[in-house]
Amino acid sequence: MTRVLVVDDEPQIVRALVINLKARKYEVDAAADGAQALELAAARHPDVVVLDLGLPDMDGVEVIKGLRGWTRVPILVLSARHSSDEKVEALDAGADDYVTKPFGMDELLARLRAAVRRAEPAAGAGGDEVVVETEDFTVDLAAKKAVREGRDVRLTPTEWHLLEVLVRNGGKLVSQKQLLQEVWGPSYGTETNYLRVYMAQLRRKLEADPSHPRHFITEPGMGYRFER
Amino acid sequence: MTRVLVVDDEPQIVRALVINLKARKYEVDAAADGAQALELAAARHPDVVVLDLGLPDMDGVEVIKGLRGWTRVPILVLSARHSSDEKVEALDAGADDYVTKPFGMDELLARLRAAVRRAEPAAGAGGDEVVVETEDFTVDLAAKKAVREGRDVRLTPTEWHLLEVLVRNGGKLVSQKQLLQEVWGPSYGTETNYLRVYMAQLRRKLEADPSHPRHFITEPGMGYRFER
DNA sequence: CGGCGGCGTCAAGGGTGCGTCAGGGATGGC
DNA sequence: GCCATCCCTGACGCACCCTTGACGCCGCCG
Repeated sequence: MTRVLVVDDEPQIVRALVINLKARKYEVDAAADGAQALELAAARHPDVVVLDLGLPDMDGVEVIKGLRGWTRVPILVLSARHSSDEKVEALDAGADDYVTKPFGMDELLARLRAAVRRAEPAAGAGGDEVVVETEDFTVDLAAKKAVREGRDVRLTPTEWHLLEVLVRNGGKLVSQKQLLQEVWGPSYGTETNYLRVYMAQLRRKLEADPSHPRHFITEPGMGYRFER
Repeated sequence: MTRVLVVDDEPQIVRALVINLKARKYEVDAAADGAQALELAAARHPDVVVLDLGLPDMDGVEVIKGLRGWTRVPILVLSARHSSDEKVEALDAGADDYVTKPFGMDELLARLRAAVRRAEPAAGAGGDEVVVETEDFTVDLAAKKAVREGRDVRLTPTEWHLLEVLVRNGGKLVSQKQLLQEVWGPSYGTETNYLRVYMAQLRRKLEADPSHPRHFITEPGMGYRFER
């Protein structure tokens, strides 16, 4: 689900945005001033920020610069100012789009979709290693592809999900409960037999010698660990 | 140097843009209609496109769709229409920004800088392959043409759109939801029966043996993948 | 030495997703 | 106004995936 951070000090505008966004299945956080905005952005890692420039505690452009110091998240600026200079300043500070109030909700939502859409590929490349290689096989998380001895390995959705969690936590121990909850959902946690079955599948499809696994390692009583 | 493609049928607007852009050390191509725009885009690979929606030969939205079939180049739309519907349509078709005439040159240039800036990292990837060949058929994304055994293959608009998304993500798995949203619109996501029908069409028209597809591969429960 | 818990393996069942086909409705061109 | 084309929809059969249970093995502890 796409997460939006709404920053505005006027409650009625925030309310209107929140209602419209939630109705369209966005997850929404809201901040009323710049400090809160920067804090929430750091804590929640939104996929897009809607930012009013007229904030009580600090200049909106400073908020943009604060965000741009560490993230490329799309920033959509709202402002009552029509002045060209303000727009140029905000855009050059790192904003992605600039909408003047009063704005049409349809247009705003369309601009929001556009901003999220073009940020999509960058999200996958966001510093993470997408391709993981071991001596025996290769996993491409972006393409959802596993290759062993030059041939593609077919994995079922559940197998993929499990493999993904393990690989993303590469080297670290992942507890059984955590695996169950991430793959099967939050209401699971004790069905360790699922793990046994699917770990066996993964080993059979990827390990060179499934009975003596080198990459999918069992930590008895605790969980599993992926080692390259 | 940044290369800009300007598309507008009004000579004085083109002239104003060209002068301003060249003064700021952009390299500029200009097109007066949609057909010429698509042609120049394919030939010159601009870093950003400035597109007037009111063209003499075709609807501006069609130009956007034509470009989006094979490239993610930023598209900045110019238009005299202030209607919200027009903006939404253009943005959802794949435009990155929408500026209404009359526009301030400073603002336009700032929006252009913003569009170019955020496209920068993706430019290095250079995934702009326009013609894709397989053992069994050839797809030319720019010319919107598919050839199999020396003959042109007729594809319906929806079939094309689906093929485009798959080919553009060549080798990568594309989830069912992503396919549905890109081809049928943002409000779709669960109608997997559409996909089944149209994937069957594509396979029937392009695969050598439609019942044993080699290029349009199903990943059960997850999505589809194009392999050359 | 015997019991016990955790793990790996295997096989079978029920359910779900996928491919296929055909028909109705909408749309656009002549 | 007619006709062709394209999109959507439903039904059906099949293959595959998830789940579940049983069984044997190993290490640990009493």
